[in-house]
Amino acid sequence: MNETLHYLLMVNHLAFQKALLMGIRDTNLTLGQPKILDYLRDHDGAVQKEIAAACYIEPATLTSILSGMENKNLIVRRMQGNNRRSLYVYLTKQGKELAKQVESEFCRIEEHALREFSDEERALLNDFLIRIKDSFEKKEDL
Amino acid sequence: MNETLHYLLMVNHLAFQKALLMGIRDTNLTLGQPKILDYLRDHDGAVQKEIAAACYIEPATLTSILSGMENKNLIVRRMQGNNRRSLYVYLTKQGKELAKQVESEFCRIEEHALREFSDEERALLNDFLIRIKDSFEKKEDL
DNA sequence: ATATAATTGTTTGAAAACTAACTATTATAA
DNA sequence: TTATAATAGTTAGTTTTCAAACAATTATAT
Repeated sequence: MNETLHYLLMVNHLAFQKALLMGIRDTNLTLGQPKILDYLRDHDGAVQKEIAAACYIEPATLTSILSGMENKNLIVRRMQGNNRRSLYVYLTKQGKELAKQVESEFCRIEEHALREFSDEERALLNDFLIRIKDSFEKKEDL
Repeated sequence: MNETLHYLLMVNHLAFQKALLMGIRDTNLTLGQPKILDYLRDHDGAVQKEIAAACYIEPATLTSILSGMENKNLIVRRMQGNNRRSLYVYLTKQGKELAKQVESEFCRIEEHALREFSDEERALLNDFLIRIKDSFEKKEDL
């Protein structure tokens, strides 16, 4: 059981997340916020539905995380164009600064985790993880 | 960002977990319970501290999950021997049945996720993930 | 032997996560 | 055109999660 795929994925994901939260404790970001910042850094102006899907959380969960972030002035939600159903989410100046800090911490931890991997091994690992991800996405028989 | 290690670990972990919950919906198990059952299946009689560490959750979190499981008669907590500080956790008969069901669902999903991996690739993937896990555990510089 | 430390689990209060039910908007079909 | 579907986000209620503070027990040190 300590060597099953699901266990190793869980352990590594949670260890990664824990390390991140340690590394950005000074920012006062709460549990759910860093991943949103990280996503918005590359997708500023995304719609909530898209953010929720990319971060693998439910829209209802995102609603509450974004409310917290809006109160801290990290993001703004705007209606836009003739679409009065979707809300477009933008980083504020403060949000962008924190997003940068989060990213650099993500990089630092990632480098630490992979420091003994060769370039070839890194590429292979990446390929493996993407193949697993793909297998979950086409879920005919799942 | 869609190909960083942390993102791929997160995505795969959450996709795995989501697939599991789909597969065992009929059991009425809540979010936090399957992993505890899965652990106890191999470690019946474990102490709470040990369970929390293995499942990568805080003792306080475990307290609340176990209370729910105790109410459903899936586990019992017992003091034992001359140690009046620790609580030993045992699966009930019902708990054991559900644990079995959870395990077989875990296996099914795992096989699905890895169905296009050769034996050699599986071994390599396992090795990679264990090395990453180890790198988090020795956190001199982290 | 007594005081101090460390260990184990719980409580409290907050954020995050889910599902199900809801409102409002937009698209499709009859 | 009007009725029905689907879409986007929110609310309500429960569980999960964490951190910090707590009680009880056990170990260590003086």
